[in-house]
Amino acid sequence: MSGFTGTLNPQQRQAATHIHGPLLILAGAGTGKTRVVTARIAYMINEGIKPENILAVTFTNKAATEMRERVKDMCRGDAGKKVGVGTFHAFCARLLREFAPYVGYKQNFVIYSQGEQISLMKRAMKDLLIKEETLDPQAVLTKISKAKNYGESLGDPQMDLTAAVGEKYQNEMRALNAMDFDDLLCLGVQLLENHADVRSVLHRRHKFLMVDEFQDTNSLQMRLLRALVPAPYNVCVVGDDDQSIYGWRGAEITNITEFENFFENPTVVKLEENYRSTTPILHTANSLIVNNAGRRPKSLWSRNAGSAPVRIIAVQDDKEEADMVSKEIERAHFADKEPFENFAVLFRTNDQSRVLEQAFRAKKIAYRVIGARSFFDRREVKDILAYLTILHNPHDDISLLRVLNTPTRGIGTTTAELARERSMEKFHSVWVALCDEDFLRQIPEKARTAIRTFTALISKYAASAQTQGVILADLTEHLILELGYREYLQKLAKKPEEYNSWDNGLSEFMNQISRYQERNNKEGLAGFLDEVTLGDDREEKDDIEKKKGVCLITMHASKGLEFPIVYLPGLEQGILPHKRSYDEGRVDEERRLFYVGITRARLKLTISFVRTRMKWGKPQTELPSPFLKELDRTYVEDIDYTQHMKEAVGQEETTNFFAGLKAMLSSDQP
DNA sequence: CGGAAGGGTATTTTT
DNA sequence: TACCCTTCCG
Repeated sequence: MSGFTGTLNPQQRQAATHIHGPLLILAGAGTGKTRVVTARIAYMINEGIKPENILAVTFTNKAATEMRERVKDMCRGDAGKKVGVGTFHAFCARLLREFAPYVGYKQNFVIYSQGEQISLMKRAMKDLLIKEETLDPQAVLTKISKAKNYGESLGDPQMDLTAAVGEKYQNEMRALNAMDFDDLLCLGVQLLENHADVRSVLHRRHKFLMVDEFQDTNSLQMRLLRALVPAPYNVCVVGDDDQSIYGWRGAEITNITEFENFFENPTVVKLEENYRSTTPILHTANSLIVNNAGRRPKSLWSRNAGSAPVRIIAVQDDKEEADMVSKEIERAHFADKEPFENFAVLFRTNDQSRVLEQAFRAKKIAYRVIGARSFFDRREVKDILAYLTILHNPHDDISLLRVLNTPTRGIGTTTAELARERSMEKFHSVWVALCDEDFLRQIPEKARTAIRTFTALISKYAASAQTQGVILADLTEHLILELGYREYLQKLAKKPEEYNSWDNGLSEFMNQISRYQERNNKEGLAGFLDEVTLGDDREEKDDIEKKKGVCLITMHASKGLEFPIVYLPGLEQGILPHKRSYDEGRVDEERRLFYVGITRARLKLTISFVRTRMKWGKPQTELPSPFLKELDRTYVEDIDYTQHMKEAVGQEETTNFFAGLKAMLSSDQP
């Protein structure tokens, strides 16, 4: 038995050494899932399987990054690097870059993230003379996404407004040579299901497949998997139905509960020994999750009896809650030398982090906010990214219109509107209109000159972006200089520090490009853009680990992570379970989310709820989450913080009094 | 055409 | 509260 499987328990070892035929690993929270998966890969390589023939797919970037790191560490030499690891979306993006023409796209397609989708949707609605008050663009996008993920139709465009907009949106996307996240999966499935030749190429390439976080896969991803894995189905999936928290994105829990319907006669291995948490934490988690109907019964157990009870703390308002958390962390850090990175605060909605951040800043507690992909939402980054996108595909109207007058160069809305109209009449992109002499003749001279300068600039940089061995960071820096983009920002900034933050954003962006190109200069600009929009920033994980400090993270994003000391603030009705989950019949999923939160904690867990919470600047009365009643109290301590503080203060005053008395007495006695 | 100012509206979670 | 979008004025 080789080293990497020697330390596994019998179930883990069975899972790690079963290579041929379908395998389902039911891995409860903290049962060493990642260890098993990486050990399995190492074992396979050791058995003589070529690492490049192994493909591991996950649902989130975090899981992909984690796996990539662990596999790299576990395998000898650079064998680990050759294992294919990525999210379903990233995998499809790569696949489609290779075979785009098969599904009617050009190879230089762009991937639209949410912001761009909304822009396009708004535009499509405007063109159809639909007012935003009539139809919410985001709601339409959600419906389209559902339809794509469930493989349903939107209905008759003649009859249904949403269907009509949806059709328009989809046509526009094709015309722009753009795909959204769902298209990546849809077209990936289409490509594989309809083209035997592509399929056989892939079957030869990926002989062994693994899917992590299988409980989060949807029906499209399942179809993809089925097309990707021929008999005798060398596929291994790992998951836990109790941790399925992406139902709102179409995740099909039946993929895991009815696995045998998709791949016959699978070997099923259950991992039930928890290596992460203490008994109080596990017991409390178990008492919550049993309230869900239709789950696969599981009994997680731990050898670690632990000492600290689970605390449920009632506080007055969100400010006091943040105070409580930050004070405790401060004390534990300075008194008990507990490093900041041992703490995590997990919340339901991103905006809960604001109060916490303020409290941490005030107390000079180092913290890191994870998951909020704010960086690429920053204006300066979005602008430059739009420029780079245009260099890659000038027919991407959305990006083009974004930069057309940024920095301001005398091409105002009127001119832009004319170009758009022209492009619609002629059924081509705005870029073509801008290059069309016939069109330019109709434009006032000033704007015409401005357009000519713009198109010349873009063409020039597009050409150099295509040249072999181009340094993308240098190219971008030149572009920024020639645009006078920094000067533009300077003028735009209301305060000097605003400009500084933008300038920092630009520098950080340059770093990202450089780092990308250091590890990958094969795929050039297209590869960089893909990584950025798919959030597949491989350096990110390193950054997170290097960065010290308390971890602030959503419960969703916390899946797969663990921390010695965990806080779960905001356990209130309407937050967890979220208000909308009631309407959508997703309360079970909210319970699983809470379960995921609880099981992140290794040693200490503190849950809290407030009586009033600020919402949109107004205080709102809150009720404790009904989930709190479900928790078994054997290992739970209920605390009223306000009461608790009064007592603590009283105690402190007494001690101070005696200390002062003592001091007085001692100073009196020489 | 460009900038400023004010009103209105929104917050689930991720790829 | 915070940002986005519209509107209004130079």
